[in-house]
Amino acid sequence: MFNVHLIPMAENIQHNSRNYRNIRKKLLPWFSRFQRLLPWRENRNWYTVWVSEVMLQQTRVEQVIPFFNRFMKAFPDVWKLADAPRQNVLKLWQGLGYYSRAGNMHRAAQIIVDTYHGRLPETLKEVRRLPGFGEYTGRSVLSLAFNQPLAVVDGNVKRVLARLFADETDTRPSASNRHFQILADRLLDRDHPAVFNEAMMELGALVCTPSNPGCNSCPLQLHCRAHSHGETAKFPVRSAAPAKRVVHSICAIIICDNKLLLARKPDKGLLGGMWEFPQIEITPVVDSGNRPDNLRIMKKIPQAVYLRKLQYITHTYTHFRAIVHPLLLNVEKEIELVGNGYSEIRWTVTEQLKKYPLPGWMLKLIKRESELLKIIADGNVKKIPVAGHVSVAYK
DNA sequence: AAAGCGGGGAC
DNA sequence: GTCCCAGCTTT
Repeated sequence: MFNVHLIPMAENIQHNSRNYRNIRKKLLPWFSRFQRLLPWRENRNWYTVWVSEVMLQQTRVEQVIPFFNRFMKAFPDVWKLADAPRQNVLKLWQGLGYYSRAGNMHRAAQIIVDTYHGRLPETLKEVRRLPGFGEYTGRSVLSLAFNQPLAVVDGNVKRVLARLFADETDTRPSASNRHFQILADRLLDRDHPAVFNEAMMELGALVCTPSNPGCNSCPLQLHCRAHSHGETAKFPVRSAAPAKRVVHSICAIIICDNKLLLARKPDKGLLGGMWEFPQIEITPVVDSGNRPDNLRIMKKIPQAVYLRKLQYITHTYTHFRAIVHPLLLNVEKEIELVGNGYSEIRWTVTEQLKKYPLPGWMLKLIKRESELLKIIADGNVKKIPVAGHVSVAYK
């Protein structure tokens, strides 16, 4: 006769099945009303789910949308993706970052076509063997595409769970995923796993945001331990990120007639498979004028005539900050540039630059120096104003 | 367990 | 400027 349980008090917000049921009962209607209209939510199948989930790794929804649409138009099914040249896949990924995702997807597509006749294997154990299918992606594709009862744990889910249960586990280490996976497994709505997983992530993206969470419009407000304690700002607990290093490098823009030298980075490692003007790292910078460092690159390309240096480019990566100092060089004949750590060298006219997959700092540089590139394209290298000189006597 | 791996938007 | 995002792979 006393319906005290209809109003969950802080003390009643526990890990128990009644509370879980109440949470699911609030969460799913909220999702059906407030979910966003997203391209990968139309005509859903495992391929569209897969492409979107991979693109969404460490990447916001708004940033992914145009990339997803272009990608699906170019590679509408797994056979088209498997048959495409790697460079085409990388080009579609240009600007999205974490380029190994594109290579892994491409390899996985070929395995799916060659070994599984173009069908995705439908067990977690099997999909986890495919390149790029980690614990999250394996679970999300099987859950969202086939409605399998597999709970997912991403950044959103960890944040929602940490606040919901005032859980003090440090969410930064990847090892914390194991802890939150157990909580998510228990909370999962096994009757509606796909909707539940999407609802948890959507709640984290739209309401239970990292800063200034919208608790007043949250369907789980009455069930949230952090909110009931007035401590939403304290959750999730997250240790500080390590400091970023600063790395200086020189890149050589080598001109031969109306062509430029482009180099392809090895498939593994930073910006794997992408093309750039060849670089050498010069950290630590020797002096403020960079003169000895300019000499270092001139020694590597003794055939080159030094024209001038351009304004540096700064670019921030996940774990370091890069400062690239471009040098403009001129050669009479197309040189080889051997033993440089690159997988391939190609001389290209400036109009063809846009055909190559280029990293962000290259796009910045090309945009800033568009006038210069135009002069080169017209074959007017001699009209480029020369500033400074590095003597070959220093070789 | 820890480190390497992009880019952009919110604050 | 700092933080963090629908994480995976390698060591």
